[in-house]
Amino acid sequence: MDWYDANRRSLPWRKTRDPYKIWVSEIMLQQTRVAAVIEYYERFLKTFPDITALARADEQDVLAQWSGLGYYRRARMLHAAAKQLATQKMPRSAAVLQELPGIGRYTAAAIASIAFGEPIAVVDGNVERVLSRIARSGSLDFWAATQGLIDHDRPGDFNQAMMELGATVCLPKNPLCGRCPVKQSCGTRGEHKTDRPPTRKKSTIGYVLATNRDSIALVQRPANARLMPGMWELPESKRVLQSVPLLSVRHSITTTDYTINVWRGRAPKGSVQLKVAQAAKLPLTGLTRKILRRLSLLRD
DNA sequence: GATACGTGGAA
DNA sequence: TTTCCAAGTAT
Repeated sequence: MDWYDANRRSLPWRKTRDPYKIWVSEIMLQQTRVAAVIEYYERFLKTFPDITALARADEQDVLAQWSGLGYYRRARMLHAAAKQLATQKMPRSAAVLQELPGIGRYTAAAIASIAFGEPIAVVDGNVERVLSRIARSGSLDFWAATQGLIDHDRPGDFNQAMMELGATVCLPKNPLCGRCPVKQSCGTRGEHKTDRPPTRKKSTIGYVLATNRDSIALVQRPANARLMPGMWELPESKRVLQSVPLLSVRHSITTTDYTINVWRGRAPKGSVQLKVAQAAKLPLTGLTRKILRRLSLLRD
């Protein structure tokens, strides 16, 4: 705790104890880097400052705020949970929080401890790595272990301290053991073996850029699409339209590394012609946002 | 218990 | 250029 008090990073969600804001931060931080979250966090809360504002928003507008952050199911579930809570108060215990969509064991414990002071420990990737190294054990009940260590006076800070240690010192690859406050207790001095992530498939796809003055043709992904349902993107092109693409970019989406060629062409059937300024307000996929940015059709 | 879900940036 | 992710959850 002393180490945390002296070394904690200043982060936007550490300036508040508003349960809603803590909740939003925890959802955004799931499998997502702090650096990527900060900007989205600030903008999201400006647009949806409280649960009521989020609950009455259209899903498309919620997704638009999330556009580019990834794992869009998180935004849908956050929105769904906000609607559920519109008529009741925010649950104050991890057990009840976990009943809400998008809130699992980790997030429930994080919100309950940080916002409400419940003495319940979290286990995330950081905590697992820290405990694994200290214990030099592959078979450890992380939840029981960290629950046994928790600071009952400051459970939220304790949880954040464990994660902060993993995120800034007990790094996956080159841990900074010299800076570690518990190196005397550590059984491994930072050794750690991780499973190699599965090799990703490679695929090449084409998109059509059909612009007309200040408008552009986009399509909305089907509501039942497995990947990014309801989000907007450029129309796909089934074949090569010119000898050289207007733009070629690489982009990875979960399990596939894509090479994307963008061809200038006519708006296909089923596409919608939209002013670029309007398109910018839609929930575009990250890839589409990237392409339009590269082509200077969007700012950022 | 696997697997799918997105993305941009560091190494 | 390629690898490896990052404060998990739902199915």
